[in-house]
Amino acid sequence: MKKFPVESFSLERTVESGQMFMYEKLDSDHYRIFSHGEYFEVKQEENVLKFRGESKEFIQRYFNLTTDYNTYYEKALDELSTDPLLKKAVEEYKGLRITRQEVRECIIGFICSSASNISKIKKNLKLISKHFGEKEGSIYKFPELGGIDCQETLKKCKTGYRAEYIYETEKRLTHDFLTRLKSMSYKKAFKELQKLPGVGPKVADCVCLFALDHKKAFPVDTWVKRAVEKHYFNSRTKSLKEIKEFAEREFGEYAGLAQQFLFCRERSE
DNA sequence: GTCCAGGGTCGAG
DNA sequence: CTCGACCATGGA
Repeated sequence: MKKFPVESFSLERTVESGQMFMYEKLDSDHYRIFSHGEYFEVKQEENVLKFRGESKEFIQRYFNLTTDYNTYYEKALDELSTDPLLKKAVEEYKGLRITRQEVRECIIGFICSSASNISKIKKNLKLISKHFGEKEGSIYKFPELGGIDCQETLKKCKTGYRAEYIYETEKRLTHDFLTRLKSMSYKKAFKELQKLPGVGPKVADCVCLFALDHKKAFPVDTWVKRAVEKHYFNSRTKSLKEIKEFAEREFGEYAGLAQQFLFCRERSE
């Protein structure tokens, strides 16, 4: 395996943080990750990341390990640590990064995520790859654009009521639409994504954060909602709008990262 | 059996 | 705009 040095990065914390679903654990700190219809292997040994199957540049981009992002990350952790709760979360999950996933795969993954759980989402995506994807040895790759073309087969992937959403969304995901999406501002992309069936504010924010590099995106799921209400609003119920406004105020351009730390911490309680 | 999980849609008020 | 019923599935 080839290798390169990494700083302030934990492969395990990042992969298993609930932001990505297409991976297999091969060993401790050793994963096979599916992205862009392909797959690669990564293994962390302290401050060294070993890899094979994709280029160093690809992997640095996927895990946001570029020098520019390293600077942003260190600064973000400093800033966020002025908040007592985030300070604890950062200490507990240091090295947790925001990934940069392929847009379509991210959309479909998070459509599967509605009212589900991580192990089931992983299972859904694995089944989708098995039924629609290309086989390479014993490994099934994620289907290419337009490849998910049968609603009945989607139900065999245990996606339930989400089968129709995935099927209809896939039809609208053209190469042109995906390209335009990448050039939009956060607000525009957030709105545009919600026109897709099965995509509401939470899924749209996940795609903005985990695929489109919009650092201000603040996905609010049951865990994050619970965490924010408990720690910042004395356990009083708040609307989605109020929670997002709070995040913008409190965390600003680091909101996305803050959200991921909050999510992981709350879920481990 | 009941409740909940990285929610969204639809209709009613 | 906010609220609740409903959606399919699996694990606790």
